[in-house]
Amino acid sequence: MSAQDSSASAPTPSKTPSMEEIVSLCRRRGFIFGSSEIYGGINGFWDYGPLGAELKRNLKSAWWEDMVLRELAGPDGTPVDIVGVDCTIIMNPKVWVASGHVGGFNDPMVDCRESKLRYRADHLMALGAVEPRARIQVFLENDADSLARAEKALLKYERRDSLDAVRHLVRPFTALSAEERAHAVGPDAKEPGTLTEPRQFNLMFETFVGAIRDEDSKAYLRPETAQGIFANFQNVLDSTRVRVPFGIAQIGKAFRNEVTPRNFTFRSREFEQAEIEFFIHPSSANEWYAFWRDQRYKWWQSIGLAGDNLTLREHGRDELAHYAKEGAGCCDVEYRFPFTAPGFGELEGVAHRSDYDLRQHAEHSGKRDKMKYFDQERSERYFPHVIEPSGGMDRGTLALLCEAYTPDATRPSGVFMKFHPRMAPVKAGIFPLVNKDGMPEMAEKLSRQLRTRWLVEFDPKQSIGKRYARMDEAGTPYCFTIDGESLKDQTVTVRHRDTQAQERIGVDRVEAWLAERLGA
RNA sequence: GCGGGCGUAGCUCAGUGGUAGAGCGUCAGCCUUCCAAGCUGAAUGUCGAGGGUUCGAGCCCCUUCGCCCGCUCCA
Repeated sequence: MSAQDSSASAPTPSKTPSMEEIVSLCRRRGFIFGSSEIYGGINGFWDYGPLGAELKRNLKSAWWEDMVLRELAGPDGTPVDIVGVDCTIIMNPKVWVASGHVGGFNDPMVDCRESKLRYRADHLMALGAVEPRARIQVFLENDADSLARAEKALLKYERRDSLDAVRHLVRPFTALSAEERAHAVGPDAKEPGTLTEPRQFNLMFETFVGAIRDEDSKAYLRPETAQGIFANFQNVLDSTRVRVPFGIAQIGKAFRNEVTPRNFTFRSREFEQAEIEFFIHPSSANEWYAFWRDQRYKWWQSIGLAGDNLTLREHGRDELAHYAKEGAGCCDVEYRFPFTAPGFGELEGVAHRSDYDLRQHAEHSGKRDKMKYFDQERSERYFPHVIEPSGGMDRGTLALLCEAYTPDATRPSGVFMKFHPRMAPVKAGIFPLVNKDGMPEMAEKLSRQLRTRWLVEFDPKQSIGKRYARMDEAGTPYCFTIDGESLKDQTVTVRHRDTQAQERIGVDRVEAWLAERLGA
């Protein structure tokens, strides 16, 4: 790449962009619209416009190319084997029983009428005697302060010497009867009986398969793409020549009936995941976990999230999912969005899922040990463990938009979108400097040539400055302009988005010049 | 669900009871041999919806819908 492409030479942003400005540009330029807007919209659903659709497509294509198609060197240098699948959104509902989503992917919530706070019912513990009308203090699990407050409060209602006896009378809040709840005092309340009964918030969307709408026909929209991969584990083994260690990749929509969608497309109810389930021998979990953690972090950097706004965070033991408690670990690749700053929001999780899912499906499907993998080299039959890098493509797209948004008071548009060239929706603008004297004809010819490979924009109208400004807001990295000289010597000027600098190259070199910079 | 905020042009917003506006964008024409996003002109609104008060409502009242923020959840 030439010096003009270097981000180091770009002007310093004049201020920190707000999310409102980014949302506004997304709408104005056609990156992202609210879904069903003409009917007032629908909370938690978003549409991609012409530029947004290209941006997201570039992100997904890059992922598929880099993970599935291109050679990737594993921890020991040998190529990593990954194949793709594309599974349905609606599956046999038993899948979600096996995965634990029907039983566990819903969180009963408890509201406190006094403190106005909301708690997850399964995070609340009750302290107090199992006696009718006994005072019960509710506290937060694994929270020493909350427990201490509960004990102190309970002392006022119990004889001092009985606290020791009461102390181990700790029960989950969900075990309390309605009558007991009436005597329970919330973690941040003073009056008893202000906690509501636990209410279910099932995060899975339900639907009905077939014309009859009854319990037997109930099905779910998948809350994660992973289960389609696990359910096809044997099919892939039987129909391809992959052997452990190998991965199965999938990009697809997933649905979660979030309690509160928030922050633009960050928490949407319908979203797209790019997941790899990478199957390994249990003894190599640490090595592969570290490999994928580092690999995925580097990948996000490679598509333009290279600065301080990207970080890698290892999870603490206490925040691990049920299936990952005993594993090699779990971490998130996180991005500092304007709405999370100075904190970060998750783009991708890399988790050691152990053999949890395969075991669950072996059990629930009745396939049992037949689902085990036979390892020729080891002469061993086992359930492979899984390392799962699972990224959000909508979140990734949003991160690309936030990272690209660069205010620049010195240029007419006032802002430009500094996308990595590989991600940029429009790769090049092709302009006749003036819309006459043979220039439009030459520009159009060049445009036709480039269009066979990339999305480029031919624009002969209005002043050249206006056209550059428009391309700045679309994030188009290069503009080729045909001027009077072009007709004489067959050269064109290249205008670089990030620096506004220009250089001159032969028109016959443009395609190769672009290919080199777009990595394609 | 609870609490708070907000709904006026594609975007950002002004308009506190008396004929719906501005800037930007979009489009057309002009100009233009590299930042001219300059010049001229044009299109664009059931003022979220319904009801009420009033001679008169974008503005006041009620209802409703939607969006945003917080609690909770999460790729």
